[in-house]
Amino acid sequence: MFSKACEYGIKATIFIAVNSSENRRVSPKEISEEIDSPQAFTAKILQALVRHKVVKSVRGAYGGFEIDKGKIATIKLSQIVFAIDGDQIYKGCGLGLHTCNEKHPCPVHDKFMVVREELRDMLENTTLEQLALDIKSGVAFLKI
Amino acid sequence: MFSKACEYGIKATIFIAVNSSENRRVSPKEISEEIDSPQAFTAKILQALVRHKVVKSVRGAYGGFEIDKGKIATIKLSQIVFAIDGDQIYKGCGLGLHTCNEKHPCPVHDKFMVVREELRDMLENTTLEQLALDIKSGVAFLKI
DNA sequence: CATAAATAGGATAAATTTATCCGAAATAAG
DNA sequence: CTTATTTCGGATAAATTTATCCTATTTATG
Ligand code: FES
Ligand code: FES
Repeated sequence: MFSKACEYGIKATIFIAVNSSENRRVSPKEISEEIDSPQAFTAKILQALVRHKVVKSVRGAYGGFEIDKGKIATIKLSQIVFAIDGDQIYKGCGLGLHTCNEKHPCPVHDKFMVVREELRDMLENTTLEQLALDIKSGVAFLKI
Repeated sequence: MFSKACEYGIKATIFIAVNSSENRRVSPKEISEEIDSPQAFTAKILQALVRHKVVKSVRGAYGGFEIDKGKIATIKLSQIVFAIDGDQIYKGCGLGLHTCNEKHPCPVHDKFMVVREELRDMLENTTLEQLALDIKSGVAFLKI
């Protein structure tokens, strides 16, 4: 469904949120250990998230990645996915036609739209805060 | 969402169904032209569909691909997807945890399950016949 | 200012997916 | 039986995604 890069990006962002809520910056090393992902690759994905202003990076000694506490409740899962995988997952045709078009639909268009809208709805109505809370309370996990 | 191979496989199967319903066998060349896909790659995907008994192949002169007329109404979209992409799309964790597990869920598990079930439901309740009819009646298209 | 610690980013490699090529095997028809 | 036609399947190549490595740049601190 999502690319590996996107999976890592989502988990990394959640982990950063959990730590930022407790005023701790985290490094790519710490992140990749906690979410069980390749470190250098994860660092690259974090760069993309920084460029898209989903997370903030602080360079130099005592630096690391963080998210403004106040922003955690406003960041939606959709923003993370969009920063990494783009919007093809919402907008693309399920059978790969050049564009998904009501007027020139592929055979699965109507049925596919329902699923895609459900996904879009889910991504746009899930906040980083909700996800981070489940990690903090120990009801959800980021690895294994 | 689906791999290229799966997209080609679905469109190819629909095209074969349309033609089989009119007692015509079709070749990979004809198929790839009608669904706008690379010929040799499409042929490989057709082999997989034959192995999984979704379509039938007839070798030699006047051969080609076909689907038993009576079977067209019984083949579900899920069978095609499963033959090519496997069941990861139903069963895999949305964030790439080793297994999707109610007892050890990732942070998006509950919400992701809803979308995934919607997709499974869609794939298992869409028959090849429905898809082929939309092509025959000209309300849906296999390319562009 | 010097130093150590940390992210940024370019170059490169490995793995996977997508795509091509070609000879082998099968089959209908003459 | 021979020939033409057609799928099968292995080998290979190209493209994309995933992953690693190394140097440059930034920044806090002494
Ligand atoms: S045209 Fe294929 S999903 Fe809309
Ligand atoms: S554990 Fe991640 S989707 Fe179920």
